[in-house]
Amino acid sequence: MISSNLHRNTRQRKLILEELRKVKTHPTAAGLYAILRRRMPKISLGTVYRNLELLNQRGIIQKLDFSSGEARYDGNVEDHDHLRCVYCMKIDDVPGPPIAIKGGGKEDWSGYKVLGHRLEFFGVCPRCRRRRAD
Amino acid sequence: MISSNLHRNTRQRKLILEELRKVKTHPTAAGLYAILRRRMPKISLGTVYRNLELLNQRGIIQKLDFSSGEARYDGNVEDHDHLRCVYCMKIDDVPGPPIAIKGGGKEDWSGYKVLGHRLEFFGVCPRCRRRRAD
DNA sequence: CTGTCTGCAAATGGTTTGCACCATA
DNA sequence: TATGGTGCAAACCATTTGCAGACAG
Repeated sequence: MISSNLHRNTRQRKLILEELRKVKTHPTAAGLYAILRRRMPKISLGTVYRNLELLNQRGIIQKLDFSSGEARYDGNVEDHDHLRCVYCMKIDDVPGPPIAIKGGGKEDWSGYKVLGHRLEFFGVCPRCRRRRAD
Repeated sequence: MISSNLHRNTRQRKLILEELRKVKTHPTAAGLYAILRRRMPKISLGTVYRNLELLNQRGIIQKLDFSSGEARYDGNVEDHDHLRCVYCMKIDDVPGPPIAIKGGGKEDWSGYKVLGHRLEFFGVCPRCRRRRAD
């Protein structure tokens, strides 16, 4: 469902949100584009980027842009942490509730007004562990 | 000091490490390049990138590549957290010891072998707070 | 000497943008 | 029917890379 504060509810925008919510793979813009073209062959990559950006700014989806390379997008906006495989770059959700970071009771932030944090775990996914027999 | 496991100790490499350790601003590659050119006008940006990558891989410096945009580099490899200003993109160190993330006693990592994590705080720096009078 | 490194410039690749047409509200 | 959105392609910009000559060990 798209909230009413979106100016227009285009076919493209609805489809982008629908497909992003359907997958659990935290796709890149290009990856989602490939999926979308199966149902709407003429959709453009520019439109995908424009809508992902807009949906992200409205808090309807989540852009995962830590670490370099391609940004990834998550249709699940609930607070949860991510695990990235350092070999295949796959991103999975950390199961269970998010790790609480309350600043550890820290008072001194050098005058910053702290708005939030980003936490990402990295490691080796099951598939890459098996393949590398480590 | 450059450790001996570096294949060659070029003037460029020594200068890059020296200047990066001198500044406390977590510069981008282009920012560091501008500083370096004051002392070595013919140094190339490609050389800066190549050396920053090499020094990072050997753990001699730290590449801060969370969040999109330009990567930033830190000559201080001690474990410490960072604070990013969402307005001016400046990065500062979080004063004091790093926030401990032990996984919160979590056992279930979906089969991942967890190697580490990255934690970044974001907020508004003193200068931007003043300028925006928030 | 010799194999690594440099400067230069061109290539790369993800993302953004200008524009004319389209379609939603 | 007014405007925001779309498709297309070109532009952008941080980073990488190929190459011929330079230089550290």
